Amino acid sequence: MLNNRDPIYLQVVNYFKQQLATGHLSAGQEIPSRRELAVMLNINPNTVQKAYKEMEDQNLIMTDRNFPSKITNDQNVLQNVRKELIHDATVQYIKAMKQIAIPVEEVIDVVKEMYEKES
Amino acid sequence: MLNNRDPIYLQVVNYFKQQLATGHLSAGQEIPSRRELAVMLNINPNTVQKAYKEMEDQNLIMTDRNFPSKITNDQNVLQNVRKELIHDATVQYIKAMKQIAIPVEEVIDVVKEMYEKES
Amino acid sequence: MLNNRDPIYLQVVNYFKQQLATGHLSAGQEIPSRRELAVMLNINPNTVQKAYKEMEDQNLIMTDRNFPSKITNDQNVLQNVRKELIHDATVQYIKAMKQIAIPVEEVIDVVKEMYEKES
Amino acid sequence: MLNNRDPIYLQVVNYFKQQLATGHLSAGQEIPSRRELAVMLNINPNTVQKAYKEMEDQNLIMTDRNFPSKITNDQNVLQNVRKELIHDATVQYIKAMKQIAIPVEEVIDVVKEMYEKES
DNA sequence: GTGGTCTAGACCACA
DNA sequence: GTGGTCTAGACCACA
Repeated sequence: MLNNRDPIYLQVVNYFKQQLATGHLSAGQEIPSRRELAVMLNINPNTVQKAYKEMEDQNLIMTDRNFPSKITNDQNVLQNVRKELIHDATVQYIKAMKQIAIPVEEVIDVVKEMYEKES
Repeated sequence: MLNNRDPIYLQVVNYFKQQLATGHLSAGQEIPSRRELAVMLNINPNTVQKAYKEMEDQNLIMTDRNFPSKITNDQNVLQNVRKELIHDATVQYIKAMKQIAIPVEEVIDVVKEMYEKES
Repeated sequence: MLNNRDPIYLQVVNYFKQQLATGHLSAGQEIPSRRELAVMLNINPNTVQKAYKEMEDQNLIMTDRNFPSKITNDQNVLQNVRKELIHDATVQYIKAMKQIAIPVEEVIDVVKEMYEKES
Repeated sequence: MLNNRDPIYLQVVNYFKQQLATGHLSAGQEIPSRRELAVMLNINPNTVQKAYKEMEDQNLIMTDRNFPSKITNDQNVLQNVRKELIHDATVQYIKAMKQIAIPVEEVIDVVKEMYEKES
């Protein structure tokens, strides 16, 4: 699951966002404890802590003292996760394509073509 | 031209790749000397050197003793720059979209829609 | 270990190639950190970094985040190091001998003779 | 004749040494003037001057005021040129081979083999 | 003027 | 602790 380029804690955050966007995680659901996840992913507990802290800052999860963290119940936040992931990736992509002056038709052709190939 | 996220030297490399992909730079053309570009971009000459070294390693430029570097004459390399920029950005984009299970139709709608908005 | 003619960072690269060619270093083995080697050789850490970057570009070493670099596991690359060192040196040598028209028999006599003398 | 790696003036010096070692130039013979050679090789006259200065320092040529430079008449020097070229190249080569522990038999096999292939 | 190397030293993210 | 980036500034060979 982890690559060697991006910071691990951000990869963890992103993984949870994907789970939310796809509905594999939903409001109020418990997520693994810091220690559990650290063991599961074979990474440093501090790194998990940093990821969870980031998610708390973004109101994606909430943590009550002595309880496992849970996915937020704020539907607004949850619905925005998917939109935001799509929006950010698309903005970045289109920016790159415009910088090299690719017309929209060619972009769409490439996307269509590669969407099937790529695993 | 420069942002604060990516390493400066990579942004410089990328800038030249864009210029090649769009045809604003072409085979055999001289590029600014290390010192000149450093002044133009207000960065350290060593950073420019690092960028140029990277481009040299990728065969994008060639350097004769005591002359400013020039764009390679290898048409093969030059034609690949555009393809590579498109390919890499698209692979990354599609990967992100698939991870959150966006069907190809929705992706294309979003791309079309945002392609006009975004500056 | 270092001479005054060739760039230091290339001498470092060459040293590691020799260690690989002789089997003193092998697949997966850790090499000293940038800082350690800099202290050992009494050179600047940036110079070591430049050498390691070069080795990374040649796929001789690989680097995981926050870990010391390791010798590549790519057996193909490793086996080529020895061959390449022999080949490059021999090509250069023979070229020099041919330029002054030394017949192969004389070359071999000289090599045999000097191979024992030279330390 | 010129490569892009070594200093041009040293390549010029080396060219004359080769001509001497092979007997294509011999004692007392006139060599081209600075200006002539600069034009012939399309290089800067200062570079030729530097090369000739180097050859004078090594007593390979002698220059009388207002006359073209000539090859030295010192037979001792002339005979040493060939020996020196062979010796220096062989020392360097053997040093490289020993550093990677190639036994003399293998070295000779490689030399024999490549002596025919290489142009 | 050109490209290239090197040091000293600061600073960064990450674990 | 790890790797990586960047600046300031000196210095080199070469043309």
